[in-house]
Amino acid sequence: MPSATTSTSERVQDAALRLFAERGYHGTGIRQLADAAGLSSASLYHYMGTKEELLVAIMRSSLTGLLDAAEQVVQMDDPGERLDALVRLHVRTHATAPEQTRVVDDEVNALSAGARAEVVALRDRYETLWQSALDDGVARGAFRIGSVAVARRALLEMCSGVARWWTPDGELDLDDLQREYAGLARRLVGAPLRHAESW
Amino acid sequence: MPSATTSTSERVQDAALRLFAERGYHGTGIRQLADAAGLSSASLYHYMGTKEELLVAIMRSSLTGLLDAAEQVVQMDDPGERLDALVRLHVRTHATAPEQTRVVDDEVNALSAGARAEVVALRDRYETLWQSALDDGVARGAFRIGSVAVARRALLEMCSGVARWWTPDGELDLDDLQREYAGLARRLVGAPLRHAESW
Amino acid sequence: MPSATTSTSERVQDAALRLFAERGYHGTGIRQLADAAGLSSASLYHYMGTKEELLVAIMRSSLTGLLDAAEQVVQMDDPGERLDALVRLHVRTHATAPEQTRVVDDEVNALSAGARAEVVALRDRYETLWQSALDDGVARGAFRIGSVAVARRALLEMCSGVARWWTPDGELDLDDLQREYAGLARRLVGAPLRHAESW
Amino acid sequence: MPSATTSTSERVQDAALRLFAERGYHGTGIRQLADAAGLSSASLYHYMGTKEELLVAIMRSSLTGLLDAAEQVVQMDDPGERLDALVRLHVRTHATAPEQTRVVDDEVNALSAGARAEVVALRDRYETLWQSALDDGVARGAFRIGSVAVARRALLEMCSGVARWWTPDGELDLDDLQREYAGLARRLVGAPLRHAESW
DNA sequence: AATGAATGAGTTTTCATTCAT
DNA sequence: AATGAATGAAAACTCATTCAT
Repeated sequence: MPSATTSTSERVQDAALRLFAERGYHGTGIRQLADAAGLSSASLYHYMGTKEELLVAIMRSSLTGLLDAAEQVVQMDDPGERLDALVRLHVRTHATAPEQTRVVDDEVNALSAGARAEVVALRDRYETLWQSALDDGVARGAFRIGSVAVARRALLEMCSGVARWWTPDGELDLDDLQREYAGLARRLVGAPLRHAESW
Repeated sequence: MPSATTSTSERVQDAALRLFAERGYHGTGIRQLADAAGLSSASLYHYMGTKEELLVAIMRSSLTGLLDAAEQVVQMDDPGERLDALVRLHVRTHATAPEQTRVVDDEVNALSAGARAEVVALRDRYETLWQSALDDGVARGAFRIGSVAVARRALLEMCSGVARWWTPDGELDLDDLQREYAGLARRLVGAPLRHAESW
Repeated sequence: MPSATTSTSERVQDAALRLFAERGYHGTGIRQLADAAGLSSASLYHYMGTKEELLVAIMRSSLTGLLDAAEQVVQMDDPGERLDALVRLHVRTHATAPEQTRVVDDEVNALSAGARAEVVALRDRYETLWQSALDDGVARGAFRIGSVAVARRALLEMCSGVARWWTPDGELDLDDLQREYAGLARRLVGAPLRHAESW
Repeated sequence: MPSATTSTSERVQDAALRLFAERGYHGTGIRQLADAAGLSSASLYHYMGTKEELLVAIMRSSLTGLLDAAEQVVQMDDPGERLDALVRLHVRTHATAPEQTRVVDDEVNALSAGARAEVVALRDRYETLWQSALDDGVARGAFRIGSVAVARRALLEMCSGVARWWTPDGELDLDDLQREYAGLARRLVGAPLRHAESW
């Protein structure tokens, strides 16, 4: 009898998350999924639809979580502080949930057309929040940026990278990490550095 | 009879490159490879070892090419110009050979342990060149950087992203693109902007 | 709570009948059966034995119903009227219960040996009634038939076909249909046509 | 090394024919097919597309063969002789190729929509030949029929039945069989019996 | 009476690879 | 150099059935 605090379907989701992140969607078999969840491969199908639906569920929950948080953060009025908050959110999310974010970032084209459309739509909404934040900062003279589209992509790629290397055991703790990237971002957009951070 | 200027094994490599980039290593079958190369799947094995060796070959050639070029560039004495050249090389490579670089970046953990070690070693040598360039710039007072390790990763991720979106038909041509990223990089490391590029 | 006039096990039989007729025994899954009956697949097993027993039950009830009715009809003394009644019964049954008859006709070799023996025995008893009716008609000079065995098979196949096309909404109503086939049967056995039906 | 006179793909077709006729399409597994063809289930796929395509190929070849032959036969001018020839063709085909005809007759709704459309179209063309032959016979006073549509169905069902029981080892040889059914058919359509066949 | 959970064995189909020719 | 033939193992998924609750 499984633990009362972890439902079987959570275990399935967790196993899928871990394996998809580690070996990729196509590199992960149903049998491996079943093993990792402690089930037979037939039993797996009590807790999921298809393998692809499992992937979509992971992506959707990850993206909607990030999107919701970003929509809060974006309410801030000051362009510099707004960007700062976006960067910290993005970095924090990628540092603390690297498996989710890696799956979202790496497996989009494992999806079939219909599912891909949904996921890409979510991702686009998120990126639009960044684009607007940058546009607004430029319009209000807070940022000096050559190409906003390039800067947006550069910022996002740069911040997403933490999912590929950061661990809580390393030299930088989560606060350091966020502070560091916030500083890089301010430089990237040509914003004045904040008081105590002159390096 | 195939063209005299394109050997069959080049056609195989090209097909693999295209397909691995598009659908991933695990998402690409031997028969698709054979179709794309215009061969039967059995004939394919005259021009390659295993599917994995094909992947390794692609990665090795891509990485050694970049590494060789970087080793030239790194000879430059001036830290700012040296970084500038590294960025331009990296961006140019990712823009003009996006399939190679995407395969290298995305498929490393499709490799078995032995092959992975080789590829990771090459990648590490390349990243070490960047690390040294940044360290030297800091030591000589040309750059002001919080964490060099973070900056190195941020720079590389940011520049690699180009392979995911740039096309020659877009708003920025290759020169614009390199200039743009060079500017972003200088800001990131806290180096003075070059003469004509004040934004 | 289900209707008081339709028991759950009747609903199961009905669902099975419909699905077996539509998609065949092997083409129908237990879960489809359960869905159609409004039950879970586990609950299904409160109302049936195995899937095969369900099929046998359908076949048995269909065949015994037909057999009982035929045994009544066969009491008639006049060979022509007897055949007429047999044809009408067979046609009426196949027209009004096409699902039952199609399952009986089509799924016999989905059965395992034991079950098949039982069903085939019932079918043979039914066909023997026809055979006797024809033999008697020939013996008494009412019918003129080359091979009685061939005629029996021809008659039965011809009449059974009704289950594959007749609907109450078509050009012929049930009376027309029975009259039509009765006429064909009389011709087939070389019996004189009845008074008002000369065509 | 297989026989020089029977190709492997013929063996596959033969095995499929036999098994589909015996146990039905859904009742026949790929493994059984492979066993019967003397191949591994993977090797099977060198000689066929999907299991369904195998079924369609069987149906198509059977139906087009019958249709071609019928189109010849239908050229005859005399309605009685024409019907006679159609009946003999149909009976002969069902007697000598009972597996093909049973598969065609019984497995149509195992097909997916697209394939079914093709097969049904062929079958409809064949039945239209019969319908025309009957219509013409009625129009020219050679046949006296209540409902031509009913008679057509009755005739076809009756003749198709031979695929379910006739064997060359029984009481009737192939000539007897054709003669017998031709006689039944003439009676069915109210055509005068031919000279030597008064029964 | 009813069902979620579970599964071993099955389904059709594809996998990467080998080998005789 | 090229390929048809072949396959064991695996892919994702469904099967009919059981059982504890």
